[in-house]
Amino acid sequence: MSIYDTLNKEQKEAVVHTEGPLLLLAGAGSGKTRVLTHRIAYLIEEMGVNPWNIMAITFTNKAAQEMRERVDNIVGFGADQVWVSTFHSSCVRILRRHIDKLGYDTNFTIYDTDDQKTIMKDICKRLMIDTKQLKERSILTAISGAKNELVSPLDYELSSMGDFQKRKIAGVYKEYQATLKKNNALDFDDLIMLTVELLKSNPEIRGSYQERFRYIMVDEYQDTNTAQFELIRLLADKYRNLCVVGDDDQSIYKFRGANIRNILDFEKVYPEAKVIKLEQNYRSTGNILDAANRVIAHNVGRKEKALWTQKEKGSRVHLRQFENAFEEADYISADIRSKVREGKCEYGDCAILYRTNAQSRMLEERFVIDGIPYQVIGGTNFYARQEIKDILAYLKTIDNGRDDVAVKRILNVPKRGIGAATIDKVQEYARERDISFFDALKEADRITSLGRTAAKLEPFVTMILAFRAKAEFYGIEDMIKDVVEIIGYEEYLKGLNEEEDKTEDRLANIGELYSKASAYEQTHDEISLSEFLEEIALVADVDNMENSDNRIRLMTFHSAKGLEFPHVYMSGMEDGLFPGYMSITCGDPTEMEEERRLAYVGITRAMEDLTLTYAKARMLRGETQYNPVSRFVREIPAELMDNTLPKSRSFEPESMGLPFDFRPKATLKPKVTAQPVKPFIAQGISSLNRVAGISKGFDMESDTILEYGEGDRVRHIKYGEGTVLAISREPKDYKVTVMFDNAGQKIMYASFAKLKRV
DNA sequence: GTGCCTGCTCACGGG
DNA sequence: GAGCAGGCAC
Repeated sequence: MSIYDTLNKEQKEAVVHTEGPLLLLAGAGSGKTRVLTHRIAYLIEEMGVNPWNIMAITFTNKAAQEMRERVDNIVGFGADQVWVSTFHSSCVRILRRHIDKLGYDTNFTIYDTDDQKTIMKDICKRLMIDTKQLKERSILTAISGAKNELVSPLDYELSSMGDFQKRKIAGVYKEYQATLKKNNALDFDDLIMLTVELLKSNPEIRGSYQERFRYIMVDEYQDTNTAQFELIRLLADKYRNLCVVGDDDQSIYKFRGANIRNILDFEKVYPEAKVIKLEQNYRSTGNILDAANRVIAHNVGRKEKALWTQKEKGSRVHLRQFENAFEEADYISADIRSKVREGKCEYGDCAILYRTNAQSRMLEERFVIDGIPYQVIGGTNFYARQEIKDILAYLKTIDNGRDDVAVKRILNVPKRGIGAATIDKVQEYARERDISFFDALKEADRITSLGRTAAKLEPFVTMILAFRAKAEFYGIEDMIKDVVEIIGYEEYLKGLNEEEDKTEDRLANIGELYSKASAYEQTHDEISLSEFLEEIALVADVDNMENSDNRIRLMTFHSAKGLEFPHVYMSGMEDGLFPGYMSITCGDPTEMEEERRLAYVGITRAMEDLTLTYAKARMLRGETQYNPVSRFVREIPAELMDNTLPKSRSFEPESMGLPFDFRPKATLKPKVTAQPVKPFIAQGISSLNRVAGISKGFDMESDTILEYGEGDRVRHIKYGEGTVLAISREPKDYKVTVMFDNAGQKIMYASFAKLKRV
């Protein structure tokens, strides 16, 4: 029996249809990843295709990793030669080799949303744009939109004739792009757009990649934007062996440029395309699948399909109403606990989904109090945290002095008495001479306007140059530790006078960064600072989700796409929250359809058990709102649910006489505030519980044993010798108080203080 | 140049 | 409710 015998008829058909374009419409849970991996195996083993000639593109690193593993498992020899990668990292790989053709340096840096905003502020100031009228954010959205549609600054300008607002944006776009280039930096959208530009303008390079990628597969095709589509089209143009897999019903990324037409019109672009539908769902029980089908049926303009399952009906969809979000969280926590107690499931089998990241907080607080292990996916990306960005800015400066944003970020962090005025003067000098900000700093003594302040800049420059010299022979983890040590970053953080919890969090994050660096070093044969920084820039939140540990997952509906869980809770099912207020009021029916697809994604994550919860009253942006139950809940037929909806629209705002509960806020949340939750919250909501902070080699589970005790003499790399006064066990680390002979008393964390007993 | 206070705006999703 | 720009005192 071959591995292909486990596939159903349609799956098999898709696997063996290797030549020419193929559109695989794969409904939720229909085994598309299996088809893709088996197809790769088939190409290599049955068709004799060189693995080198196969490319598989996904959206997240996690998906790429999973695909890689599964291919490795079923393909014997050569699987590692298959190019399995995300859109963004594929482009980075191509650009690192050829971007010099476009006038950039091959060691370019990648700007995240924060960096973009910094640059944009600067440009608006320079171009005297009134940001009250035209917000930075909306300019960036416009630029991103243009790039996703492959519209260059020049094209944008040409199309803006007669539109005052648009012309303004065109000017900013031009300047923005020039600034990025000057800084040798690319934003996320550039990665795709510039790769397309490169392939279009260089027939030779295009030809070589076309020749290499003879078989191309694209996952989550419904989420591609115009630029990504064009990229794929260019690469596949010669052999046209392009297999795209997607589900138009799961297209939920319009806001970042996804063009649903890419999948709906695939057959127009490739008239010879074969279309195969995968409609058998292997994931969910009957009632859940029915509910999903009934909800999505309210959308028009979709490719008709009907998911079916051989599984039994299973339990009905649970529907629960609550007075407010506290009770909602209460219930979810209690429900999961009782299921676990009864042996129906484990924590790791449960996921709680919500529309907005802010909703996680109440759930987190509940879990902390109840002592339940959980993990939040998403929210603020680990690498976007202030302390991490500070340290990374040092690394970027060491690696690529042309990144002005990074240099300016750290010039006065920790405080060196260098302020905005100085930065402006140096910037002006740099602009006059068309040199980088860092190069201008090097010549600080020649910037006459600076006067005495020039002397403050010199030690900074010297320090960076010294780091650069060390970078030659330092590992990455060592480099980071050295930077943190030399700039006195821990002391700086502690001196910020933030809440203690926050400081601890930040310190723990720094520790986590050490672990990430160390992990990078262990998984790569050749280590380079540039590559480390690049990998970091492309990390998404879901990438860090570990499947193995037994914790409840909390995430947005968006993050949940592609995942599955035996027990799923969809919380906050209220009109105004989900579907969001914007999609209800804006009057664009396609917005509502996108929300509905999101609901469909949510429902189809559930394997055996789905619970929908909603609250009559909910605090939103500091204001209590009374929203009706979500229309998506109403779209599920009553017989599929275990509870009936309220018949009247009794708690919709307009029909409400006196709201049922006008107790003051404080009494609305007695359970949480009345308990001594502080110490729990301190550790529970710390970033260590968030996905980015999954600690490896930095947690107490491994039970580090300190080589010193109270009263012992120890040595610290910077403070010299001292006596240990006290050691206290913290959730994440030991806190050690030491009286140093020369430096006085210090409180430090054992894992980074690296004290040695003497 | 720094730190603190205030008042304002912005509130969806993410590589 | 939170984060940030701007104003003010030191």
